Amino acid sequence: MHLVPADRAGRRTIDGHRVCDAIEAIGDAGHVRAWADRFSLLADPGRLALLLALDRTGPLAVSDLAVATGMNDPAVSQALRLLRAAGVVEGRKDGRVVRYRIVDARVRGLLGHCAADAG
Amino acid sequence: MHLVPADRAGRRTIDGHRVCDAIEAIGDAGHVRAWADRFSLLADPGRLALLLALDRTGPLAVSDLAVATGMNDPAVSQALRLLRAAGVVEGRKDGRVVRYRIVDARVRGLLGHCAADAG
DNA sequence: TCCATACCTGCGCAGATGTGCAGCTATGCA
DNA sequence: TGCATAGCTGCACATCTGCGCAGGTATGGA
Repeated sequence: MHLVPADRAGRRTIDGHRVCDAIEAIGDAGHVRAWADRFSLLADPGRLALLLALDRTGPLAVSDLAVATGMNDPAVSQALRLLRAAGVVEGRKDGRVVRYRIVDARVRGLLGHCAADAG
Repeated sequence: MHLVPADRAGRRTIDGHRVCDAIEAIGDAGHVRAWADRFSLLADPGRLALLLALDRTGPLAVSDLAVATGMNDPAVSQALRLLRAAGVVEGRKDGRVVRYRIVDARVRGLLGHCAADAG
């Protein structure tokens, strides 16, 4: 298997066959970047707190999220905008209240790891 | 249950009872921060590629990781230093070669989500 | 009509972070 | 002893990102 791209084929390797295994394990670069972006969304304590609250409590209004997390309204709004743009959460308008919920199954799976570790 | 801290108790809420549920779901602030830091380590495409390679291929030398990921040696070394400081990977010296492997079970669990999604 | 509330946006700043380059140390082999 | 290789480190740079403040829009009630 010649999995090593041409631009790196000339380099020395220690365990040549393992390099091919590693390249196969890494997979498509776009796939890696997509997951890195996903992790990046969870890498902020504020956003992570918001998502943990939404994951276990269900649809929540922006003001309530602000009180629950101790953040101020603009910070929550900003965080939710990012998450909404990434397709992680979705907001439903009900009068002048907007309630958010998580719509991304993969993110929900990751949040499960945190919650399970809480004990 | 009066789970709302005193400094936020005066704020208006939309669904008061849900705020308490949310606070309970979020849990300890240190716990949230710890997980955010963990996610932060996986939020870089370079580090994520390294970890995916190590997770499925086993102990790998720095040079081989550099070839497999397309990064240059200092970048790989820097990334591994971060991961080692966080207790995620561990390096074993064998002659002048250092082979790294993953030693953090929680990170390994998260990597499983990426790998499972690869198909 | 007027006002309070719920949410959103833009701007500016401080802090953190990834990157490339040059150079250093240590190991193994001839 | 001399040299090439494996790996590590320090510095300087550009970039990004979260945060707070001020202000804007829209909904609902008096």
